[in-house]
Amino acid sequence: MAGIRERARAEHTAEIVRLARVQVEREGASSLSLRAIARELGMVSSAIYRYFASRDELLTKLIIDSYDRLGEEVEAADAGVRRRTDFLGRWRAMSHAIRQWALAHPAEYALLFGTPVPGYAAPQDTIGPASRYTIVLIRLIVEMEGAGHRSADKVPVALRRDYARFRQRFDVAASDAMLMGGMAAWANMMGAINLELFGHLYNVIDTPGALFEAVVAQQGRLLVSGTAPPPGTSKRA
Amino acid sequence: MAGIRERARAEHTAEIVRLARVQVEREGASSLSLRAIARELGMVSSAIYRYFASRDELLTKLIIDSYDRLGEEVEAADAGVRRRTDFLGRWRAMSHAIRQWALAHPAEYALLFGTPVPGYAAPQDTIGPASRYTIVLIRLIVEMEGAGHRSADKVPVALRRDYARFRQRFDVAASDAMLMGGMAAWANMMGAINLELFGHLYNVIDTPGALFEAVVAQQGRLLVSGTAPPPGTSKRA
DNA sequence: CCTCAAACGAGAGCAGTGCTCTTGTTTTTC
DNA sequence: GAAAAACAAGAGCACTGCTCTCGTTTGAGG
Repeated sequence: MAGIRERARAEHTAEIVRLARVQVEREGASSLSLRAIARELGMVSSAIYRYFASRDELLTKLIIDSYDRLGEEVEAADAGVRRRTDFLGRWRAMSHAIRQWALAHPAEYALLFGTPVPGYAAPQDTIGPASRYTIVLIRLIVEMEGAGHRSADKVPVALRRDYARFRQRFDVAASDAMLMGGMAAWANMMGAINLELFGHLYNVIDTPGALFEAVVAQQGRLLVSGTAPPPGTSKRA
Repeated sequence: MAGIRERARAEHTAEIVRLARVQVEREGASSLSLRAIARELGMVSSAIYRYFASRDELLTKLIIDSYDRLGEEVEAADAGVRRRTDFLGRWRAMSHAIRQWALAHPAEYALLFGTPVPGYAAPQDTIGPASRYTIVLIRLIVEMEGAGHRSADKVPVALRRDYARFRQRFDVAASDAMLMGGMAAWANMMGAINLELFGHLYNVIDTPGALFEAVVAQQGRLLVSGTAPPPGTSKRA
């Protein structure tokens, strides 16, 4: 009952995670130190291992949380667009939500989308949260096509199998062409954010926000560039 | 003369760099260990500091070398296209050269385009090599426009200053629209590679090469989508 | 209520890291 | 040939992740 110990455990765990995130945000994931956390907590370093089996496990927890927060942001951004048929508006809102979150939490963004440490295989528990923000994007793509929009992207034959599996896994009925357009848009947007966040626009583009906006607009246009015969939709590129 | 010592120094330096690269390629930059290098070299760890003032300095050297190798690959790929007016072919060749190099040297790619450690400002000596591969891309853009091609990309006003400075710095006369298209193409291509290399397509896209090809083709088309009347060059949208 | 096992925190310790400083030797320079 | 610079070795400092042991605290079952 109540569980004096249970409560203490929950609190300590939360506190460790909180301090870890602060540390990551401040000095980067590479210099996250369990000992430093223990010190700040007034614990001895070995005590931390009662809560996390290893540094990697703590990092995994941080990754999961970050994916969740990002997903939340993107969902909120999408939900914030009143006219649900304003697909370009929704696309812009989501994209900017991702970028804004990245700018606000660069180290967490790097944790998710930066260098993976060789050999580190993302545990199963990360893939759920990891797909959360993408699901919002997928839903948009599907609704766009449902409304008659269609990407004009050409689909390489080699990708048909991937897209077929994709439809099955996410239980959506988007055409290959639309999925193609979505992947391209996704890659392009993430690419722009990466370049900015990882410093490759430094001293080249002073207004990365404008570049991002242009890139997002370009992909948005492409997503609705195909023949858009309103209601009845069929498959096929 | 000849410099017994000078020679030894050059050899030792080269050997350190070589071992460092092997280590980075094998276990990732984060676990690059000066002591391990010293051990393999039969030296004591402090001796390494005669050659590199710090671990960071050694890493910087690796970064510079990697940028140089990447630049070399891209230059060779471009030069390998016989018909110099086959702009789309050249674009494809360069893009694939970058991806192939990344796939062949994932850890080095991560070193260049992955998470930067917070606070680490790239030293001046890196910016030269870092721009080497981009210069090939820029040259292509300029030649394309010279041949009458033009990107249809819209240019946000905020970017005009950046592009003006860009023209000055690289001494090129490309239009804003064309630079815009080039930036978008660059971001898109790098984004696709990042997603693939950093594991975000895992279990989603089994044939990332095909996705990459599609993305590159899309951007290639956009680069020549504007009014393209002048001389003998054809090419459809 | 009382016992016993599980959970816990402290502490010591191991193996590893980057980096500094001193000491004696070797090479280069004047 | 002497002074100066370059060098390798070694000891040492402060830090890391992680393990193991040893008392203490807590909670659950008899």
